[in-house]
Amino acid sequence: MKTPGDTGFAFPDWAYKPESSPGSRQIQLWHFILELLRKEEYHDVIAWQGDYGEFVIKDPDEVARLWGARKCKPQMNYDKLSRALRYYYNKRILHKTKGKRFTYKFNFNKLVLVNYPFIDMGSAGSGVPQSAPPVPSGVSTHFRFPPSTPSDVLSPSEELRSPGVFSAVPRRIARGSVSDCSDGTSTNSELEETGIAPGDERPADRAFRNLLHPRLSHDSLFRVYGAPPNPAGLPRSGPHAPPHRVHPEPLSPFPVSPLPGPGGLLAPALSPALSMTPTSHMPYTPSPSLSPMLGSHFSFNPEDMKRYLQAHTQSVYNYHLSPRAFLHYPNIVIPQPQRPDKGLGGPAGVGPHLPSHPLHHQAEEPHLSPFKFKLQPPPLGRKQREGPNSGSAAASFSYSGEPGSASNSASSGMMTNNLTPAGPPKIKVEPISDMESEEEVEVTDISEEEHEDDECDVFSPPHPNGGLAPPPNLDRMTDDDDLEEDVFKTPAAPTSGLGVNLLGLKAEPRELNLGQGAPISPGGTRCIPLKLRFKRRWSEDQRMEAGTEEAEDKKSRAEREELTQEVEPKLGEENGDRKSPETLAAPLGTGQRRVSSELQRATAQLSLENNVC
DNA sequence: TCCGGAAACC
DNA sequence: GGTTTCCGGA
Repeated sequence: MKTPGDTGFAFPDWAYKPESSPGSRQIQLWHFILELLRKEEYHDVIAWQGDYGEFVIKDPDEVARLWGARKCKPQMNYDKLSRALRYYYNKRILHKTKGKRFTYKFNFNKLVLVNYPFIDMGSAGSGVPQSAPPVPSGVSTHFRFPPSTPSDVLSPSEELRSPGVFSAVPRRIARGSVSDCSDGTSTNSELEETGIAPGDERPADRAFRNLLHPRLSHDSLFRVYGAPPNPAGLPRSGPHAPPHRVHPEPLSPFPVSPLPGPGGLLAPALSPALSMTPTSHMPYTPSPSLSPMLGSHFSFNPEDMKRYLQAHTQSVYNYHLSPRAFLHYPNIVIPQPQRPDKGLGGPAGVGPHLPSHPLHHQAEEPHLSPFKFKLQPPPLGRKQREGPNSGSAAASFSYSGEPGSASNSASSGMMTNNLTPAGPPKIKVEPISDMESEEEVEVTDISEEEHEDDECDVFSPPHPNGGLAPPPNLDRMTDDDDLEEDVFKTPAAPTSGLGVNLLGLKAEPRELNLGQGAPISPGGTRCIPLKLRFKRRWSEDQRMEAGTEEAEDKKSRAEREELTQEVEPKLGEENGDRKSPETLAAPLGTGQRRVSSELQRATAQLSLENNVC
């Protein structure tokens, strides 16, 4: 049986603490599960298994009994417990591993995000994620939290708003998870477990240590957090700590990448949850100007943060993370485009494309990076989802084969993305005027909304050719296939085409059937004229501002059609015969020719500049 | 075995 | 809000 370490999977200590349960003073089931999982004595009852974050309940009755004991619910049984677990489905904390009995899988990212303090922009007093999850080792290389003082460490995040969380208050936990209900809690603390008396540590050290998973090797820890702040306080690398699968990819949020690098293929057996390729560097970066947290609280290197965010964003996709995963980066903005000749990253869709400029540059040139993530709303409950295509909507978290599910297996999508001719769904990032609440963050699968632009490249999986993925069939999935399934089955990491994206130029193969008339990049990807893109951008903005997200979701298709109708004719006008670039300006009037000329020029320029699309 | 609605409970 | 309990359905 694998341990988290076996699978390269590890939750930080905080994840095991009932106190870290956001918004709840009582231990939550998933915490309890984690507790059991981390305790070797329960490995014959419940244990990590195979996939990243996946665990199997070997003895359902016993687990239920333990849970019942913990909650003083003698009548607890697996049926009830499993019901509770099922509630996590919608919360994206957990999902069922299809086909495997008693096997579930944690949504690592969800947990991570839930416990990320610095996402709480509104009240963030500190960006230091004392309760931060184990930042995937990949990120580690660049990203580290700078906890140095209690104030740095302590965060007003939701989880910290919970009493006792990571405070100097001794924590109750551990064995208490199976307490006899005498007091409903346990007196054993993690500190005690590790031989550290509660209160012995400086809060900062303790908090920092809490970030670390006990099974993380020092190496991993260093990679993740830079350097051991308190070696003495480092979690043990127990005898059961198997070698970590550490992804070599510096920016990968996960230790292992199931995805092929620019040239390799990975065994499908690898967890889809595991990270990304070096090619996928999210060109996102927090905007200091927009992020109170970053601007006033976050003190660490913005570059690191940016990388971290990139990696994390990738993880969101690669780990099928809930769209809400982005919620914690409400003000993320796409970094302004970089000159292709900056030497960072290879051709579009291939090499890493790390921003080479400091974060503040964006503040200086806000006009270039006004885009924010806009995540799609979380999937509706089954009830709401149920519709003509409900069948395919059920696969949200299914990594394993989900027969008949059009949107099935995000994982397989991810893993086979580079292998399959079918273009993976793209995820669009919509610019929104204001991000006040996480609910406003939305990532929409482009497969549903073909009209979007700016962001496409960001999420567009690299095409094997080095370009963007080929245009998927327009007869793509229906709206009912929406939500995270679509969104997160986008396997591939975002390409390095950020610069292009930011310029508003990107491959939008499916859009308007533009492909045939649009310039074709060396990679074979067609581009949409900048002007057109702007127009569509504008149209989209207008549309977005008009109604609520929900309303939009419902009307998305109709609107798309509408939008298409609106734009397409213009395309016809501007581009003339869209089927042939050569004929772009031919039959047009003066003004139209000018437009076409501009479009061509812009396209050509962009094509040359970015050599992407 | 799993799912998710519904209602109740704390 | 997070279960707990019950239950019908797949």
